[in-house]
Amino acid sequence: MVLSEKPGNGGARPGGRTARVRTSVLEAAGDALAERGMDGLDLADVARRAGVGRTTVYRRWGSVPALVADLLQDMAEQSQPRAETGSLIEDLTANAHLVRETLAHPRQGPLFKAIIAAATCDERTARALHRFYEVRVREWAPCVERAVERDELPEGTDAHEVVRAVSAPLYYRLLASGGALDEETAERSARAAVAAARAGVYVR
Amino acid sequence: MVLSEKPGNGGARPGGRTARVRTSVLEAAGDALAERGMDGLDLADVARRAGVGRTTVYRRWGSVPALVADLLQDMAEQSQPRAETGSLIEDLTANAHLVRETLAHPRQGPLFKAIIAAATCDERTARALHRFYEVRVREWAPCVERAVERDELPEGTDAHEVVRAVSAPLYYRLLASGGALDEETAERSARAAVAAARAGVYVR
DNA sequence: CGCTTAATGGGACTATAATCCCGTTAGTGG
DNA sequence: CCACTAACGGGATTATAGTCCCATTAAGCG
Repeated sequence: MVLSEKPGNGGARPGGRTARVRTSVLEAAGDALAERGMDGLDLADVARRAGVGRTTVYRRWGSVPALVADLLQDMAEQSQPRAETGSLIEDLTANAHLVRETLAHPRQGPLFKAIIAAATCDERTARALHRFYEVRVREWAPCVERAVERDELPEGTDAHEVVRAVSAPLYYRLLASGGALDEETAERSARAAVAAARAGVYVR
Repeated sequence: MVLSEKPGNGGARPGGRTARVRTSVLEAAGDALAERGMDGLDLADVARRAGVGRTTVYRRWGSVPALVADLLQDMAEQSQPRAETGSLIEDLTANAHLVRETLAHPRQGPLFKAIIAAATCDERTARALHRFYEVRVREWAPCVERAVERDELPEGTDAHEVVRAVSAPLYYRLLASGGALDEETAERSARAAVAAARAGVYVR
């Protein structure tokens, strides 16, 4: 995790400017991805938005997927708030609304689309994406585990799979079938996940 | 209508060669997309594979998303077999297995990924994709409608939404969270859809 | 506060994708 | 079977993405 050791072996310089460049480039990349999508992304344009030389972007990231992978790692690090109301359906509904708001957001939605598109083109980006969702799922799994402890759900229920089941219908709409990402859809996906979990579908 | 004016739309020649070119180009495009993904797609390469001049591909389709949109229309036309066993869970499990086999297929899986990536970049391609799934969903909806008639599911159940619920977890794995697209996953998504539908989640 | 050098930035340079031009091929209708 | 022309194919041309070179800037350190 540590970027560099003591300046005895390599002499890396992660401080000041380098970090500032990374921040502004990732932000500019997010903006550009949200606006133009992943195929319309020009690294020279990203550099211009970030107020940085083209050469720098090409040297440090080299390709669109590599840049997206770094962006994802950055996004995974900023953690999201999690609900914990004591009721499974309320917790999962809160999660569904959070996901829905993100995907329906004028900047975040297109950004996620672009990132997922980039992940289909590049294995490293795909792995970064999978890690991102693993982090998010892990944050919400305790809601389900508590419900198992309260005997709301059968013993042995796969908490991660239940959390994923809440997101799946929303992403399916966003990427495949189309249709509105409204609040009713969010609530329905939460209720569906709970109904299936109660029926023991996610028992390992 | 005046017959002697323009034959067809304006002297168009949809016969023989033109149709042959379209077929071979779409097939080559499918191959190339499955192999290299949507960003690695070079129209010149597609032309070479199809045994067709580059100029032809650029003239008739012009861009990658336009080509993908045409490919999708072609795919939507070739209808898939549908199960009808008389049992909802068996029908939806058959559907889930069909979807799973497609997405896990060494050619079809990457092809679908690439198509969905292309749809995130281009509005027309996205609409073609939505139509594609609408056609597929419409084919399977009767299974659910029968189940409603048999009182297996509550009155007013949205058949289309139930069918979509079967696919959603599989696509979510393919595109977002990662993980194996195995038969257990397919069966679980079918059972989850049935459990949620029985609970009245998809009642309009 | 200077010294060393990692990291940056601008511009020239190269590679590849997309377009244009024009002669050739082959559906279509008579 | 022939004439007409839509549609095609190859090569030249142009546009754009990506790389390289080298002078300049500033982080890390004594």
